[in-house]
Order: sequence, then structure tokens, then C-alpha cells
Amino acid sequence: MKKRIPISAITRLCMVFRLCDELLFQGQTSISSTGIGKRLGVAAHTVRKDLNFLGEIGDLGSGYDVAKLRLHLANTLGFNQVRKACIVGLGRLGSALLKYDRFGPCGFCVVAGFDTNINRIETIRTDIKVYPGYEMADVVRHAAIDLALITVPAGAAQGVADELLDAGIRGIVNFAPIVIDTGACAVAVRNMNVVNEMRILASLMTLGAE
Amino acid sequence: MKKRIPISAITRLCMVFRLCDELLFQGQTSISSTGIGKRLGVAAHTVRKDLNFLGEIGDLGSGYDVAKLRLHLANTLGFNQVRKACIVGLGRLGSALLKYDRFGPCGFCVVAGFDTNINRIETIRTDIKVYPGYEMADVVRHAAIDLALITVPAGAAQGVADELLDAGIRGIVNFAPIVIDTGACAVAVRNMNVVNEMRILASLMTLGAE
DNA sequence: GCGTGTGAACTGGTTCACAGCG
DNA sequence: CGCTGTGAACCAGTTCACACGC
Repeated sequence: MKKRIPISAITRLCMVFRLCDELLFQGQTSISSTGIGKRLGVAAHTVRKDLNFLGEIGDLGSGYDVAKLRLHLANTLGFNQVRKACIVGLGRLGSALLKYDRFGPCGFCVVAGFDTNINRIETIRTDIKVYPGYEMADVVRHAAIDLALITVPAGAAQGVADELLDAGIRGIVNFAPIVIDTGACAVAVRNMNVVNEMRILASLMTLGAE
Repeated sequence: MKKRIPISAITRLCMVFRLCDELLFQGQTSISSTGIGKRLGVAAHTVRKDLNFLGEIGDLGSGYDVAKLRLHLANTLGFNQVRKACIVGLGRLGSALLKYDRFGPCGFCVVAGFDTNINRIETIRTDIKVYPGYEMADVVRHAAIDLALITVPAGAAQGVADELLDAGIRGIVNFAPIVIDTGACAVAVRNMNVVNEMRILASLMTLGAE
């Protein structure tokens, strides 16, 4: 690899990848950097710079071939191999995610759900296997699960994360409203916090109104 | 206002605000920039720079008074006034959000849910009023709703957004896997997309492994 | 002409370093 | 002596501008 890709570029490239699927579905086989920029709300320069991290890929004069672009993105970012994921905490949000049917088509396989509440794991109706919390570390290790979505209450999140890290998890999407400490582990954490996003919007409203 | 606060700083300040609540709950009344940094996974310099956007606020020598800090954040970012929110699309995710009970304590009041599917709005059990989709614009306008959480399928998201923008919405949290075009409207949109976050993690795993 | 690829210029956000005050 | 506040230095990422190919 010539150069490290900045995280902001990675984020956008993931969006481009999703866009490719959308375009292919709509039957559009080619698109320019300007076109991508419009669809993603990003400047055309930025799109070109980002895509250059994959090497030269565009067809001069006529933009990018969507299928080819998608393939290169998949190769570079590792979307070819299916990543195994699990959901920790099967409350309303966790259950909703467990039943979400778009992970598969997107290249992720949710192989397990966990909850400390035995009642919950017995009443959930789903094809995905659900386990009591104390089996988590074992299952994660044995099934070689890559990603965990943490949807437990704030108070339990750090503990769960510690267990997951110890079990060799490779990445975490954290829905709990706390910042997870990964200690020495070089494991990436992505935080998704609705309230925080709403607060950001509220701030922008307040500050924007001046 | 002396200077515009960059969005990255706003994001962090919102996290600091949440941390204040946590600290107060735990009975901690004072904290240093270093302490905040540790809890948030951010450098102490950054914390101080961010907090300076609120003006001079720290007590020299002994850090920041948590309650005072919280108050200043609330004043500057507008967390004093309760913002009204609504949820558009009452599928699994939308329903989960509708039943989420932490919005209130965080200063947001979810006043309405919307869905085009009449069956859904009749079967949902909640204290929050739910309406059929065609009443959305009216309700948003009349109740002066500030924020909308969009949890409809990708194909319907842009249409819903257009309606909301027209009805005078002030901010959008978009859960649909598309980029919303706000046209001329200076309305902020925050995207929350699990699959995209998972893809980012997968990319980092792939690139990190080199 | 349109559209990519890329070195160069720029910008603003982050990091540093230190003055100032309890 | 610790910790804040802040101007200055730095740098990553963005934006520009233009050469090149279709």
C-alpha cells in the first residue's frame, strides 16, 4: 500500500461502495466523480482523491465503471470476505438488530446474540442462535466472531467490552452512551449514540440561529 | 459569539455534557481537563481548547466544577430548552426508538410517531401519539417539531425528508442507508448507519492487518 | 469538450509550550 | 506546584489547478 488512507476517506469510500450497489440495482453502469459527489453530498475533488487511494481506476473521459469500482473497493477494503458479527444485549434495540435482514446482503453474517436475561433469550423468535451472557466469551472465540454490536445498558457496556476484547473481538459498534476504553488493544470502536446526535443537531440549531 | 465552533468540537462538547451527568450522578463535583480526556479518550489539550469556546470557565489550579461546566454547556449549546422530536417510520427500529425512555431525561420530548402502514399505527402500544403518514406535515408544523428521526426504508427516505423540510423541520437524524439531499435548506442531517459503521470496522481490520 | 489523476497550495483543526493564577 | 487559558507551530486533509487521455 502506497499510503495510509485517512479515516475520513475510508468513511466516504464505504459510502461509495453502498452507492455502487444502489447504482447497479438501478442499472446504471457508469458514473463520474461529479455524479458520485452529488449523490453523496461531497465535492468532486474529494471523491477523486479518495478513489485514488485504490490506484488508477477510472476510465479517462467517461468516469468510473460502477462494477469495476465496486470490485476494487471490495478488494481494497476487504468486503469480499464475509465478516461474522454478534449482538450483545437483546433489549428492544438489540432485538431489532437481530431481526434486521439486510446484514446478509451487505456481507455480514450475524451468528449469535447474547443476553444475561434468560427469559429474553427464551422468548426471542429468530433463526440466529442466542446464548446466555456467560457463554459469550466462549462462543466469540470458537466461532471466531469479528465484530460485536453492543446494545446493553450504559452500566454494563464496559464490562461486556472487556470480555469481548479478551475473547479476541476485532471491532466494536457501541450503542451505549459511554466511551469504551479498549486499553492496550488496538481494536477500533465506532460509537452510535442517538441522543448525542440529537444534541449535536440541537447545538447547531442554537449556534446557527446566532 | 467570538468564533464559530468547529463541528468536531461540538461533537466532543456534547460528549462532555453527557459525562457531566454521569459524574454528577456518581457524586463527583470537580474534574480536570486531563480527567475529562481520560474518560473520553481525547487529549487534554483538546479538551481545554474545546472548553474555551464557552469562555473562561475552569477554576485555576483545581479544574472544572462539574455543575458549573454542565450549566455553561447547556447555555451555550441550547440544552436548556426542551426540543420536540418525532419518529418517522415505525418498523422495528422506529418502534424501539418510540419506546426508548431516555430521551426525556436527556432534554428531548418525542411527541409523535408516523407510519404509512395503518395496521402498525393501530397495534403499537405507547403513550406517544402515532399518526398515519399523510398527517405528518400538518402535525410537524402545528406542534412545531424540531427534530425528526427517519427510520423508513431507503426508498422512502428522501420523500419523507422532502416533506419534513417543507414542514419546517430543523434537524434530521437519518437511519436510512442513503444520503439525504436537503437542497437549499440549511438543515443539518446526521446519518446513523449500522452497516456503514460495520464496513468501516471491516476496512480498518483489513487495512490494519496490512 | 469532458473527466481523471496528481502535485502544489491552503486551511482549519490539533498539538505544543508557556504564561498566569490559585 | 497543578491546572487553566491561549497564542504560535504544526500538520493532515481538503481544495485547487492543470496536465493528460479519451
